[in-house]
Amino acid sequence: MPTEHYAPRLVPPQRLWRLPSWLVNQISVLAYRLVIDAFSGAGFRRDHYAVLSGLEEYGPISQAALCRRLGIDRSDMVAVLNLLEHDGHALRRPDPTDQRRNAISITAAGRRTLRRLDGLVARAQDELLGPLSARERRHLVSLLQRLVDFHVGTPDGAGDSVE
Amino acid sequence: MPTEHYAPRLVPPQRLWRLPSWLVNQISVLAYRLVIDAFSGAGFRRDHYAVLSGLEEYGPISQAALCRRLGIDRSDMVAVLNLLEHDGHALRRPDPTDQRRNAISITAAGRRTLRRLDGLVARAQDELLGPLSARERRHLVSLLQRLVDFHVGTPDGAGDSVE
DNA sequence: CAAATCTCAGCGGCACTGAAATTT
DNA sequence: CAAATTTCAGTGACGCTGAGATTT
Repeated sequence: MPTEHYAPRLVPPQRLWRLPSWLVNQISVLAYRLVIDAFSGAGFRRDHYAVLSGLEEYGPISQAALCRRLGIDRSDMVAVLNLLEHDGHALRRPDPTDQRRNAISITAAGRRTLRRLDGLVARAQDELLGPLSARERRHLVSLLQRLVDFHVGTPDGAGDSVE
Repeated sequence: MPTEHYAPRLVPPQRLWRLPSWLVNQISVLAYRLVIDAFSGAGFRRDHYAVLSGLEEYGPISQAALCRRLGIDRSDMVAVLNLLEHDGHALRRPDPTDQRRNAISITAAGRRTLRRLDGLVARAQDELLGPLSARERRHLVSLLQRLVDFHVGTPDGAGDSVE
């Protein structure tokens, strides 16, 4: 027999409520759910979108270079590209200038898919940022960018023809 | 034969760089690494810290209520409490007023551990927020809190003696 | 009976490690 | 030879689902 019939407003512990890492993780899970839901109908995942984005922007590029730019592990990249290649969204060819590398490129079908996913992503962002004004959204994005920029830093110099 | 010997500044794709959900996820991973590293030496995980925080703040409480406040799944909570109970950091007793529930409470050892973890967490936050001023940190936290608050909303009324 | 609670088994996405094979 | 690239096998934390047993 509940003693509270009115919405009790479930408050998280003060310790966590003040904790940037906890807050960021909560939002990350929320964003994860929104984007996953948006993509699931189309049969894609977040890494697929990230990789297609990278391929369109950078043109032919090696897997390792893509990994560095996207912050995706080399091992996961293999699996993602297997799928994208199998579905005809990406192309994997040996790099003529360096036999160790693959030259990955996006296909026309990949570009079409990317555009479709763009719309789904945009709607998810809007849901995520719900209560924030346009100005606050810009501010938030800018703060997050500074943090990412600071931490990613300059991991390594590794540039080449397919870089 | 690399053509760039100077730090190339690895830029993520514009699409992702402007995307709040992507940025948040990147920071979340950074925070994850920092906190995991901080805790690993002590043999704890993030949920352990969250649960101990909740137990100290709310006193004896049921598992389901704790789950609601912390945003942890009921299934994971079982496993975490098994560990905490085994290590003497938490106590699991049947709730006399409702036989379905467990009344979970923190022990003296749990409080000591919590204090120790507080210090580790604080250092990790500082590393995470590195480049931001105190004012910017407050602003960021406030924006994140608004988002969490908005999305968690008021999931359910479920209050009782152990709530 | 419906609803809530606790527990267990299991799944899928995700970040990551280690090692092998090849090439530079 | 050291270093980089691709690939594969496997690990662990994490968020979540479904179902069963019990109690309200």
